[in-house]
Amino acid sequence: MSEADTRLRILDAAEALFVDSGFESASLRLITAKAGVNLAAVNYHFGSKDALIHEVFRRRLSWLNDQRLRELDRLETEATGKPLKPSQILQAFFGVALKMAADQDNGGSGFMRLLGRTYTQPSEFTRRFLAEEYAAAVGRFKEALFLALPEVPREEILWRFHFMLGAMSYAISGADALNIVDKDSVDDSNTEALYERLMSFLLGGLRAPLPNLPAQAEKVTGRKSVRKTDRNNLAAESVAVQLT
Amino acid sequence: MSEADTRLRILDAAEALFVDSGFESASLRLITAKAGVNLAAVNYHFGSKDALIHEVFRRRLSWLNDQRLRELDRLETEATGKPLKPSQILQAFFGVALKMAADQDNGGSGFMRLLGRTYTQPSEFTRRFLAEEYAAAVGRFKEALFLALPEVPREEILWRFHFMLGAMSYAISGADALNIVDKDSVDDSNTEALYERLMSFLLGGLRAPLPNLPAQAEKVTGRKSVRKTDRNNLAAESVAVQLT
DNA sequence: GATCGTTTCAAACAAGCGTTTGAATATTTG
DNA sequence: CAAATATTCAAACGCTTGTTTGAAACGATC
Repeated sequence: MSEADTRLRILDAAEALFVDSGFESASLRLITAKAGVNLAAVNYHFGSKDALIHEVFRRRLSWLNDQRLRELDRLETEATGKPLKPSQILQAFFGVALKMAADQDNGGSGFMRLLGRTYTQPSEFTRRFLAEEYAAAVGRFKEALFLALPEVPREEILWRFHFMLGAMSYAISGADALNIVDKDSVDDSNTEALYERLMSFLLGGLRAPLPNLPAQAEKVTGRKSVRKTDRNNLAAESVAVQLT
Repeated sequence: MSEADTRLRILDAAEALFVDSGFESASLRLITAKAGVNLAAVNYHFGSKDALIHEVFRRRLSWLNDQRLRELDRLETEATGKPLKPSQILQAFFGVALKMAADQDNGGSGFMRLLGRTYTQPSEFTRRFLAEEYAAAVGRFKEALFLALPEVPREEILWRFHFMLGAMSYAISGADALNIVDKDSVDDSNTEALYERLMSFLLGGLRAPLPNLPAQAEKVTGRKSVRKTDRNNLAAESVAVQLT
Protein backbone atom coordinates (compact mmCIF):
# COMPACT_ATOMS: atom_id res chain seq x y z
CA MET A 1 0.00 0.00 0.00
CA SER A 2 1.49 3.30 -1.06
CA GLU A 3 1.95 6.20 1.33
CA ALA A 4 -0.67 8.32 -0.39
CA ASP A 5 -3.10 5.45 -0.17
CA THR A 6 -2.65 5.01 3.56
CA ARG A 7 -2.93 8.73 4.24
CA LEU A 8 -6.14 8.96 2.26
CA ARG A 9 -7.71 5.93 3.86
CA ILE A 10 -6.96 7.35 7.28
CA LEU A 11 -8.35 10.78 6.41
CA ASP A 12 -11.56 9.32 5.01
CA ALA A 13 -12.08 6.95 7.91
CA ALA A 14 -11.32 9.67 10.45
CA GLU A 15 -13.68 12.12 8.81
CA ALA A 16 -16.50 9.60 8.72
CA LEU A 17 -16.03 8.65 12.36
CA PHE A 18 -15.68 12.26 13.50
CA VAL A 19 -18.97 13.01 11.80
CA ASP A 20 -20.95 10.38 13.60
CA SER A 21 -19.08 10.03 16.86
CA GLY A 22 -17.19 13.25 17.50
CA PHE A 23 -13.48 13.78 17.95
CA GLU A 24 -13.10 12.15 21.31
CA SER A 25 -15.29 9.12 20.78
CA ALA A 26 -13.50 8.31 17.55
CA SER A 27 -10.38 6.65 18.91
CA LEU A 28 -7.30 6.00 16.83
CA ARG A 29 -7.99 2.31 17.16
CA LEU A 30 -11.45 2.73 15.64
CA ILE A 31 -10.12 4.99 12.91
CA THR A 32 -7.26 2.74 11.89
CA ALA A 33 -9.47 -0.33 12.03
CA LYS A 34 -12.00 1.29 9.71
CA ALA A 35 -9.22 2.42 7.41
CA GLY A 36 -7.67 -1.03 7.41
CA VAL A 37 -4.26 0.23 8.45
CA ASN A 38 -2.01 -0.23 11.43
CA LEU A 39 -2.62 1.75 14.61
CA ALA A 40 0.79 3.39 14.48
CA ALA A 41 0.20 4.68 10.97
CA VAL A 42 -1.61 7.79 12.24
CA ASN A 43 1.33 8.96 14.29
CA TYR A 44 3.73 8.04 11.53
CA HIS A 45 1.91 9.96 8.80
CA PHE A 46 0.39 12.82 10.75
CA GLY A 47 2.38 13.07 13.97
CA SER A 48 -0.54 13.11 16.40
CA LYS A 49 -4.30 12.82 16.60
CA ASP A 50 -4.66 16.60 16.81
CA ALA A 51 -2.65 16.97 13.64
CA LEU A 52 -4.91 14.43 11.99
CA ILE A 53 -7.99 16.39 13.00
CA HIS A 54 -6.40 19.52 11.63
CA GLU A 55 -5.66 17.85 8.31
CA VAL A 56 -9.18 16.43 8.00
CA PHE A 57 -10.45 20.00 8.08
CA ARG A 58 -7.69 21.57 6.03
CA ARG A 59 -8.13 19.47 2.93
CA ARG A 60 -11.86 20.16 2.66
CA LEU A 61 -11.83 23.77 3.86
CA SER A 62 -9.17 24.91 1.45
CA TRP A 63 -11.19 23.44 -1.39
CA LEU A 64 -14.45 24.93 -0.11
CA ASN A 65 -13.06 28.42 0.37
CA ASP A 66 -11.26 28.30 -2.95
CA GLN A 67 -14.57 27.59 -4.63
CA ARG A 68 -16.24 30.38 -2.70
CA LEU A 69 -13.61 32.93 -3.66
CA ARG A 70 -13.60 31.76 -7.25
CA GLU A 71 -17.35 32.31 -7.41
CA LEU A 72 -17.02 35.72 -5.78
CA ASP A 73 -14.32 36.66 -8.26
CA ARG A 74 -16.54 35.63 -11.12
CA LEU A 75 -19.45 37.70 -9.87
CA GLU A 76 -17.31 40.75 -9.24
CA THR A 77 -15.79 40.54 -12.69
CA GLU A 78 -19.25 40.33 -14.22
CA ALA A 79 -20.41 43.31 -12.20
CA THR A 80 -17.63 45.49 -13.67
CA GLY A 81 -17.09 47.73 -10.67
CA LYS A 82 -20.66 48.00 -9.43
CA PRO A 83 -21.31 46.52 -5.96
CA LEU A 84 -22.84 43.05 -5.96
CA LYS A 85 -26.37 42.32 -4.88
CA PRO A 86 -26.53 40.75 -1.41
CA SER A 87 -28.30 37.73 -2.86
CA GLN A 88 -25.33 37.11 -5.11
CA ILE A 89 -22.91 37.28 -2.21
CA LEU A 90 -24.98 34.86 -0.17
CA GLN A 91 -25.21 32.57 -3.12
CA ALA A 92 -21.45 32.50 -3.48
CA PHE A 93 -20.83 31.85 0.21
CA PHE A 94 -23.70 29.61 1.27
CA GLY A 95 -24.63 28.20 -2.09
CA VAL A 96 -21.19 26.74 -2.62
CA ALA A 97 -21.27 25.22 0.85
CA LEU A 98 -24.63 23.58 0.26
CA LYS A 99 -23.46 22.33 -3.07
CA MET A 100 -20.52 20.72 -1.31
CA ALA A 101 -22.86 19.29 1.31
CA ALA A 102 -24.89 17.69 -1.46
CA ASP A 103 -21.86 16.28 -3.24
CA GLN A 104 -21.25 12.80 -1.93
CA ASP A 105 -17.91 12.55 -3.66
CA ASN A 106 -16.40 15.54 -1.96
CA GLY A 107 -17.07 14.59 1.61
CA GLY A 108 -20.79 14.92 1.27
CA SER A 109 -23.02 16.38 3.91
CA GLY A 110 -20.95 14.65 6.58
CA PHE A 111 -18.09 17.08 6.54
CA MET A 112 -20.32 20.14 6.43
CA ARG A 113 -22.20 18.89 9.46
CA LEU A 114 -18.94 18.32 11.22
CA LEU A 115 -17.81 21.80 10.31
CA GLY A 116 -20.96 23.50 11.51
CA ARG A 117 -20.84 21.77 14.82
CA THR A 118 -17.14 22.44 15.34
CA TYR A 119 -17.66 26.21 15.18
CA THR A 120 -19.41 26.26 18.50
CA GLN A 121 -17.24 23.67 20.17
CA PRO A 122 -15.38 24.74 23.27
CA SER A 123 -11.98 23.40 22.29
CA GLU A 124 -9.52 26.23 21.84
CA PHE A 125 -7.52 24.05 19.49
CA THR A 126 -10.21 23.52 16.87
CA ARG A 127 -11.56 27.07 16.95
CA ARG A 128 -8.06 28.43 16.48
CA PHE A 129 -7.33 26.73 13.19
CA LEU A 130 -10.87 27.14 11.92
CA ALA A 131 -10.43 30.87 12.34
CA GLU A 132 -7.09 30.74 10.52
CA GLU A 133 -8.44 28.62 7.71
CA TYR A 134 -11.43 30.93 7.29
CA ALA A 135 -9.79 34.30 7.76
CA ALA A 136 -9.00 35.07 4.13
CA ALA A 137 -12.31 34.02 2.62
CA VAL A 138 -14.46 35.57 5.33
CA GLY A 139 -12.56 38.84 4.99
CA ARG A 140 -13.37 39.05 1.30
CA PHE A 141 -17.05 38.30 1.86
CA LYS A 142 -17.32 40.80 4.67
CA GLU A 143 -15.94 43.52 2.40
CA ALA A 144 -18.32 42.53 -0.36
CA LEU A 145 -21.28 42.78 2.03
CA PHE A 146 -20.12 46.15 3.36
CA LEU A 147 -19.96 47.44 -0.20
CA ALA A 148 -23.31 45.96 -1.08
CA LEU A 149 -25.01 47.42 2.00
CA PRO A 150 -23.40 50.81 2.60
CA GLU A 151 -26.40 52.06 4.60
CA VAL A 152 -26.32 49.22 7.11
CA PRO A 153 -23.99 49.56 10.12
CA ARG A 154 -21.08 47.21 9.74
CA GLU A 155 -21.59 45.69 13.14
CA GLU A 156 -25.12 44.79 12.14
CA ILE A 157 -23.88 43.08 9.01
CA LEU A 158 -21.37 41.05 11.01
CA TRP A 159 -24.03 39.90 13.43
CA ARG A 160 -26.35 38.88 10.62
CA PHE A 161 -23.51 37.04 8.94
CA HIS A 162 -23.03 35.22 12.21
CA PHE A 163 -26.74 34.37 12.46
CA MET A 164 -26.69 33.12 8.91
CA LEU A 165 -23.83 30.80 9.70
CA GLY A 166 -25.94 29.36 12.49
CA ALA A 167 -28.93 28.84 10.25
CA MET A 168 -26.76 27.13 7.66
CA SER A 169 -25.17 24.92 10.26
CA TYR A 170 -28.56 23.68 11.41
CA ALA A 171 -29.79 23.41 7.86
CA ILE A 172 -26.98 21.04 7.03
CA SER A 173 -27.36 19.10 10.26
CA GLY A 174 -30.60 18.08 8.63
CA ALA A 175 -32.68 15.31 10.06
CA ASP A 176 -30.25 14.69 12.88
CA ALA A 177 -31.13 17.80 14.80
CA LEU A 178 -34.38 18.35 13.00
CA ASN A 179 -36.17 15.48 14.64
CA ILE A 180 -36.37 17.74 17.65
CA VAL A 181 -38.71 19.86 15.61
CA ASP A 182 -40.42 17.09 13.71
CA LYS A 183 -39.53 13.54 12.90
CA ASP A 184 -41.70 12.68 9.95
CA SER A 185 -43.40 15.61 8.29
CA VAL A 186 -40.20 16.97 6.84
CA ASP A 187 -38.12 15.84 3.92
CA ASP A 188 -34.42 16.55 4.25
CA SER A 189 -33.23 14.43 1.37
CA ASN A 190 -33.89 16.99 -1.33
CA THR A 191 -30.82 19.18 -1.30
CA GLU A 192 -32.04 21.37 -4.14
CA ALA A 193 -35.13 22.27 -2.16
CA LEU A 194 -33.04 22.80 0.96
CA TYR A 195 -30.90 25.28 -0.92
CA GLU A 196 -33.92 27.28 -2.03
CA ARG A 197 -35.46 27.19 1.42
CA LEU A 198 -32.33 28.31 3.20
CA MET A 199 -31.59 31.02 0.66
CA SER A 200 -35.02 32.58 1.05
CA PHE A 201 -34.68 32.51 4.80
CA LEU A 202 -31.19 34.00 4.83
CA LEU A 203 -32.08 36.81 2.44
CA GLY A 204 -35.15 37.58 4.50
CA GLY A 205 -33.03 37.80 7.60
CA LEU A 206 -30.33 39.88 5.99
CA ARG A 207 -32.80 42.38 4.54
CA ALA A 208 -34.89 42.63 7.69
CA PRO A 209 -35.57 46.10 9.12
CA LEU A 210 -32.83 47.18 11.47
CA PRO A 211 -33.49 46.53 15.15
CA ASN A 212 -34.44 49.26 17.62
CA LEU A 213 -31.26 49.27 19.63
CA PRO A 214 -31.07 50.80 23.08
CA ALA A 215 -29.03 53.99 22.99
CA GLN A 216 -26.13 52.43 24.85
CA ALA A 217 -25.59 49.97 22.07
CA GLU A 218 -24.72 52.70 19.58
CA LYS A 219 -21.16 52.19 18.52
CA VAL A 220 -18.79 54.09 16.32
CA THR A 221 -18.37 52.13 13.15
CA GLY A 222 -16.43 54.68 11.18
CA ARG A 223 -19.28 56.11 9.15
CA LYS A 224 -21.18 59.31 9.85
CA SER A 225 -23.93 58.85 12.40
CA VAL A 226 -27.52 59.67 11.60
CA ARG A 227 -30.01 61.55 13.73
CA LYS A 228 -31.21 59.02 16.22
CA THR A 229 -34.95 59.43 15.94
CA ASP A 230 -34.93 58.80 12.22
CA ARG A 231 -32.19 56.29 12.05
CA ASN A 232 -33.98 53.00 12.36
CA ASN A 233 -36.86 53.61 10.04
CA LEU A 234 -34.68 55.28 7.50
CA ALA A 235 -32.16 52.50 7.51
CA ALA A 236 -34.84 49.86 7.37
CA GLU A 237 -36.37 51.55 4.39
CA SER A 238 -33.10 51.87 2.58
CA VAL A 239 -32.24 48.25 3.20
CA ALA A 240 -35.57 47.02 1.94
CA VAL A 241 -35.20 49.12 -1.16
CA GLN A 242 -31.72 48.32 -2.25
CA LEU A 243 -31.78 44.60 -1.76
CA THR A 244 -32.89 41.58 -3.74
CA MET B 1 -22.92 18.64 54.03
CA SER B 2 -26.54 17.79 53.30
CA GLU B 3 -27.58 15.65 50.39
CA ALA B 4 -29.23 18.55 48.56
CA ASP B 5 -26.09 20.60 48.99
CA THR B 6 -23.82 17.99 47.43
CA ARG B 7 -26.19 17.37 44.53
CA LEU B 8 -26.38 21.08 43.77
CA ARG B 9 -22.64 21.62 43.99
CA ILE B 10 -22.08 18.75 41.60
CA LEU B 11 -24.71 19.99 39.14
CA ASP B 12 -23.29 23.50 39.12
CA ALA B 13 -19.70 22.36 38.75
CA ALA B 14 -20.62 19.88 36.03
CA GLU B 15 -22.60 22.46 34.09
CA ALA B 16 -19.78 24.97 34.23
CA LEU B 17 -17.20 22.44 33.09
CA PHE B 18 -19.45 21.05 30.36
CA VAL B 19 -19.84 24.58 29.02
CA ASP B 20 -16.17 25.29 28.63
CA SER B 21 -14.74 21.83 28.06
CA GLY B 22 -17.49 19.62 26.68
CA PHE B 23 -18.89 16.42 28.08
CA GLU B 24 -15.92 14.21 27.50
CA SER B 25 -13.16 16.55 28.54
CA ALA B 26 -14.92 17.28 31.81
CA SER B 27 -13.94 14.20 33.78
CA LEU B 28 -15.66 13.19 36.98
CA ARG B 29 -12.42 13.95 38.80
CA LEU B 30 -12.42 17.53 37.54
CA ILE B 31 -16.10 17.95 38.30
CA THR B 32 -15.93 16.61 41.84
CA ALA B 33 -12.77 18.57 42.54
CA LYS B 34 -14.44 21.80 41.42
CA ALA B 35 -17.51 20.95 43.47
CA GLY B 36 -15.41 20.14 46.50
CA VAL B 37 -16.93 16.70 46.94
CA ASN B 38 -15.69 13.15 46.80
CA LEU B 39 -15.24 11.43 43.46
CA ALA B 40 -17.71 8.68 44.32
CA ALA B 41 -20.44 11.20 45.10
CA VAL B 42 -21.48 11.45 41.46
CA ASN B 43 -22.21 7.77 41.14
CA TYR B 44 -23.87 7.74 44.54
CA HIS B 45 -26.23 10.65 43.85
CA PHE B 46 -26.81 10.29 40.12
CA GLY B 47 -25.89 6.73 39.25
CA SER B 48 -23.59 7.46 36.33
CA LYS B 49 -21.99 10.25 34.38
CA ASP B 50 -24.64 10.00 31.67
CA ALA B 51 -27.36 10.39 34.26
CA LEU B 52 -25.56 13.46 35.59
CA ILE B 53 -25.46 14.98 32.11
CA HIS B 54 -29.15 14.25 31.72
CA GLU B 55 -29.97 15.94 35.02
CA VAL B 56 -27.86 19.02 34.19
CA PHE B 57 -30.11 19.54 31.19
CA ARG B 58 -33.37 18.51 32.80
CA ARG B 59 -33.36 21.04 35.61
CA ARG B 60 -32.76 24.01 33.30
CA LEU B 61 -34.82 22.82 30.35
CA SER B 62 -37.93 22.18 32.39
CA TRP B 63 -37.70 25.70 33.79
CA LEU B 64 -37.02 27.21 30.37
CA ASN B 65 -39.89 25.45 28.63
CA ASP B 66 -42.23 26.18 31.50
CA GLN B 67 -41.48 29.87 31.07
CA ARG B 68 -41.99 29.60 27.34
CA LEU B 69 -45.35 27.92 27.68
CA ARG B 70 -46.44 30.32 30.39
CA GLU B 71 -45.68 33.22 28.09
CA LEU B 72 -47.49 31.55 25.21
CA ASP B 73 -50.50 30.95 27.45
CA ARG B 74 -50.53 34.58 28.48
CA LEU B 75 -50.41 35.79 24.88
CA GLU B 76 -53.14 33.41 23.77
CA THR B 77 -55.39 34.45 26.62
CA GLU B 78 -54.87 38.09 25.71
CA ALA B 79 -55.65 37.37 22.07
CA THR B 80 -59.06 35.92 23.00
CA GLY B 81 -59.31 33.37 20.24
CA LYS B 82 -57.63 35.27 17.43
CA PRO B 83 -54.38 33.77 16.13
CA LEU B 84 -51.22 35.32 17.50
CA LYS B 85 -48.87 37.45 15.45
CA PRO B 86 -45.71 35.54 14.47
CA SER B 87 -43.60 38.15 16.20
CA GLN B 88 -45.37 37.36 19.46
CA ILE B 89 -44.72 33.66 19.07
CA LEU B 90 -41.06 34.22 18.35
CA GLN B 91 -40.84 36.53 21.30
CA ALA B 92 -42.25 33.87 23.59
CA PHE B 93 -39.95 31.16 22.31
CA PHE B 94 -36.69 32.93 21.58
CA GLY B 95 -37.13 35.93 23.83
CA VAL B 96 -37.49 33.79 26.91
CA ALA B 97 -34.40 31.83 25.92
CA LEU B 98 -32.31 34.95 25.47
CA LYS B 99 -33.59 36.31 28.74
CA MET B 100 -32.41 33.13 30.39
CA ALA B 101 -29.09 33.44 28.60
CA ALA B 102 -28.69 36.93 30.04
CA ASP B 103 -29.65 35.90 33.55
CA GLN B 104 -26.49 34.97 35.41
CA ASP B 105 -28.42 33.52 38.32
CA ASN B 106 -30.25 30.95 36.28
CA GLY B 107 -27.31 29.35 34.61
CA GLY B 108 -26.47 32.39 32.55
CA SER B 109 -25.39 32.25 28.97
CA GLY B 110 -23.31 29.19 29.73
CA PHE B 111 -26.15 26.74 29.75
CA MET B 112 -27.76 28.16 26.64
CA ARG B 113 -24.49 27.86 24.76
CA LEU B 114 -24.20 24.29 25.95
CA LEU B 115 -27.75 23.61 24.83
CA GLY B 116 -27.31 25.09 21.39
CA ARG B 117 -24.21 23.09 20.73
CA THR B 118 -25.68 19.85 22.04
CA TYR B 119 -28.46 19.91 19.43
CA THR B 120 -26.08 19.15 16.65
CA GLN B 121 -23.92 16.74 18.57
CA PRO B 122 -23.67 13.23 17.23
CA SER B 123 -24.36 11.38 20.44
CA GLU B 124 -27.59 9.45 20.23
CA PHE B 125 -27.90 9.64 23.99
CA THR B 126 -28.04 13.43 24.27
CA ARG B 127 -30.23 14.00 21.25
CA ARG B 128 -32.72 11.45 22.54
CA PHE B 129 -33.49 13.16 25.82
CA LEU B 130 -33.28 16.63 24.32
CA ALA B 131 -36.04 15.61 21.96
CA GLU B 132 -38.09 14.21 24.84
CA GLU B 133 -37.56 17.27 27.01
CA TYR B 134 -38.54 19.56 24.14
CA ALA B 135 -41.40 17.62 22.62
CA ALA B 136 -44.27 19.21 24.55
CA ALA B 137 -43.17 22.82 24.26
CA VAL B 138 -42.15 22.59 20.62
CA GLY B 139 -45.46 20.98 19.76
CA ARG B 140 -47.40 23.91 21.21
CA PHE B 141 -45.26 26.46 19.39
CA LYS B 142 -45.55 24.61 16.11
CA GLU B 143 -49.32 24.69 16.40
CA ALA B 144 -49.27 28.37 17.22
CA LEU B 145 -47.15 29.09 14.15
CA PHE B 146 -49.41 26.98 11.91
CA LEU B 147 -52.38 28.99 13.14
CA ALA B 148 -50.60 32.28 12.73
CA LEU B 149 -49.44 31.47 9.19
CA PRO B 150 -52.25 29.48 7.60
CA GLU B 151 -51.10 30.38 4.08
CA VAL B 152 -47.58 29.03 4.53
CA PRO B 153 -47.00 25.32 3.94
CA ARG B 154 -46.41 23.56 7.22
CA GLU B 155 -43.21 21.98 6.04
CA GLU B 156 -41.86 25.42 5.24
CA ILE B 157 -42.69 26.63 8.72
CA LEU B 158 -40.91 23.68 10.26
CA TRP B 159 -37.78 24.32 8.24
CA ARG B 160 -37.76 27.98 9.15
CA PHE B 161 -38.24 27.09 12.77
CA HIS B 162 -35.22 24.86 12.41
CA PHE B 163 -33.18 27.62 10.76
CA MET B 164 -34.18 30.00 13.54
CA LEU B 165 -32.94 27.56 16.15
CA GLY B 166 -29.59 27.56 14.39
CA ALA B 167 -29.39 31.33 14.30
CA MET B 168 -30.25 31.51 17.98
CA SER B 169 -27.68 28.88 18.82
CA TYR B 170 -24.95 30.86 17.14
CA ALA B 171 -26.24 34.10 18.59
CA ILE B 172 -25.84 32.74 22.06
CA SER B 173 -22.47 31.20 21.34
CA GLY B 174 -21.50 34.83 21.03
CA ALA B 175 -17.91 35.90 20.92
CA ASP B 176 -16.64 32.34 21.08
CA ALA B 177 -17.71 31.45 17.59
CA LEU B 178 -18.03 35.03 16.45
CA ASN B 179 -14.31 35.65 16.41
CA ILE B 180 -14.32 33.62 13.26
CA VAL B 181 -16.26 36.44 11.70
CA ASP B 182 -14.58 39.27 13.52
CA LYS B 183 -12.67 39.53 16.75
CA ASP B 184 -12.85 43.19 17.65
CA SER B 185 -15.42 45.20 15.76
CA VAL B 186 -18.34 43.53 17.49
CA ASP B 187 -19.79 43.91 20.95
CA ASP B 188 -21.43 40.79 22.34
CA SER B 189 -21.76 41.92 25.92
CA ASN B 190 -25.00 43.83 25.43
CA THR B 191 -27.67 41.18 25.72
CA GLU B 192 -30.49 43.66 25.22
CA ALA B 193 -29.04 44.67 21.87
CA LEU B 194 -28.45 41.03 20.98
CA TYR B 195 -32.11 40.30 21.61
CA GLU B 196 -33.22 43.09 19.28
CA ARG B 197 -30.73 42.10 16.62
CA LEU B 198 -31.69 38.44 16.66
CA MET B 199 -35.40 39.19 16.73
CA SER B 200 -35.21 41.40 13.66
CA PHE B 201 -33.23 38.76 11.83
CA LEU B 202 -35.55 35.91 12.77
CA LEU B 203 -38.68 37.80 11.83
CA GLY B 204 -37.11 38.76 8.54
CA GLY B 205 -36.30 35.15 7.84
CA LEU B 206 -39.69 33.86 8.90
CA ARG B 207 -41.56 36.39 6.75
CA ALA B 208 -39.31 35.97 3.73
CA PRO B 209 -40.95 35.20 0.39
CA LEU B 210 -41.41 31.49 -0.09
CA PRO B 211 -38.71 29.73 -2.07
CA ASN B 212 -39.14 28.57 -5.65
CA LEU B 213 -39.11 24.87 -5.03
CA PRO B 214 -38.45 22.38 -7.79
CA ALA B 215 -41.61 20.49 -8.63
CA GLN B 216 -40.34 17.24 -7.17
CA ALA B 217 -40.18 18.83 -3.74
CA GLU B 218 -43.92 19.37 -3.60
CA LYS B 219 -45.28 17.32 -0.77
CA VAL B 220 -48.72 16.67 0.59
CA THR B 221 -49.05 18.49 3.88
CA GLY B 222 -52.73 17.93 4.51
CA ARG B 223 -54.02 21.26 3.31
CA LYS B 224 -55.56 22.01 -0.07
CA SER B 225 -52.89 22.53 -2.70
CA VAL B 226 -52.72 25.73 -4.72
CA ARG B 227 -52.21 26.05 -8.43
CA LYS B 228 -48.50 25.69 -8.93
CA THR B 229 -47.79 28.66 -11.14
CA ASP B 230 -49.34 31.09 -8.70
CA ARG B 231 -48.37 29.49 -5.48
CA ASN B 232 -45.04 31.06 -4.69
CA ASN B 233 -45.81 34.64 -5.43
CA LEU B 234 -49.21 34.46 -3.85
CA ALA B 235 -47.93 32.93 -0.69
CA ALA B 236 -45.03 35.30 -0.49
CA GLU B 237 -47.40 38.21 -0.78
CA SER B 238 -49.75 36.91 1.85
CA VAL B 239 -46.91 36.25 4.25
CA ALA B 240 -45.50 39.71 3.84
CA VAL B 241 -48.92 41.22 4.47
CA GLN B 242 -50.10 39.36 7.47
CA LEU B 243 -46.93 39.50 9.52
CA THR B 244 -45.28 41.97 11.87
C1' DG C 1 -27.50 7.67 74.26
C1' DA C 2 -27.68 3.50 71.35
C1' DT C 3 -29.39 2.25 66.77
C1' DC C 4 -30.34 2.65 62.23
C1' DG C 5 -30.24 4.37 57.47
C1' DT C 6 -27.75 7.83 54.87
C1' DT C 7 -23.82 9.99 53.13
C1' DT C 8 -18.78 10.52 52.65
C1' DC C 9 -14.27 8.85 51.79
C1' DA C 10 -9.69 6.72 50.15
C1' DA C 11 -8.41 3.14 47.46
C1' DA C 12 -8.57 0.11 43.95
C1' DC C 13 -10.54 -1.92 39.47
C1' DA C 14 -10.66 -3.03 34.59
C1' DA C 15 -10.77 -0.83 30.26
C1' DG C 16 -9.57 2.43 26.94
C1' DC C 17 -6.75 6.18 25.48
C1' DG C 18 -2.68 8.42 22.52
C1' DT C 19 1.89 7.52 21.79
C1' DT C 20 6.48 5.07 21.33
C1' DT C 21 9.51 1.37 20.20
C1' DG C 22 12.32 -1.68 17.46
C1' DA C 23 12.14 -5.22 14.42
C1' DA C 24 10.22 -6.73 9.93
C1' DT C 25 8.89 -5.67 5.39
C1' DA C 26 8.34 -2.75 0.94
C1' DT C 27 9.97 0.54 -2.03
C1' DT C 28 13.18 3.53 -4.09
C1' DT C 29 17.80 4.74 -5.32
C1' DG C 30 22.66 4.13 -6.81
C1' DC D 1 21.48 -6.75 -7.73
C1' DA D 2 22.71 -4.28 -3.41
C1' DA D 3 22.30 -0.49 -0.26
C1' DA D 4 19.43 2.86 1.62
C1' DT D 5 15.26 4.75 2.73
C1' DA D 6 10.35 4.60 3.69
C1' DT D 7 6.61 2.26 5.49
C1' DT D 8 4.19 -1.28 8.17
C1' DC D 9 3.48 -4.02 12.15
C1' DA D 10 2.71 -6.23 16.92
C1' DA D 11 3.61 -5.15 21.31
C1' DA D 12 4.09 -2.46 25.06
C1' DC D 13 4.26 2.15 27.61
C1' DG D 14 2.29 5.37 30.99
C1' DC D 15 -1.79 7.64 31.90
C1' DT D 16 -6.70 8.78 32.41
C1' DT D 17 -11.25 7.31 32.32
C1' DG D 18 -15.94 5.82 34.76
C1' DT D 19 -17.24 2.80 38.20
C1' DT D 20 -17.12 -0.16 42.45
C1' DT D 21 -15.92 -1.37 47.11
C1' DG D 22 -16.10 -1.59 52.10
C1' DA D 23 -15.09 0.89 55.91
C1' DA D 24 -15.66 5.37 58.34
C1' DA D 25 -18.42 9.39 59.69
C1' DC D 26 -22.73 11.48 60.08
C1' DG D 27 -27.79 12.59 61.48
C1' DA D 28 -32.21 11.40 62.62
C1' DT D 29 -35.30 8.43 65.49
C1' DC D 30 -36.79 5.83 69.34
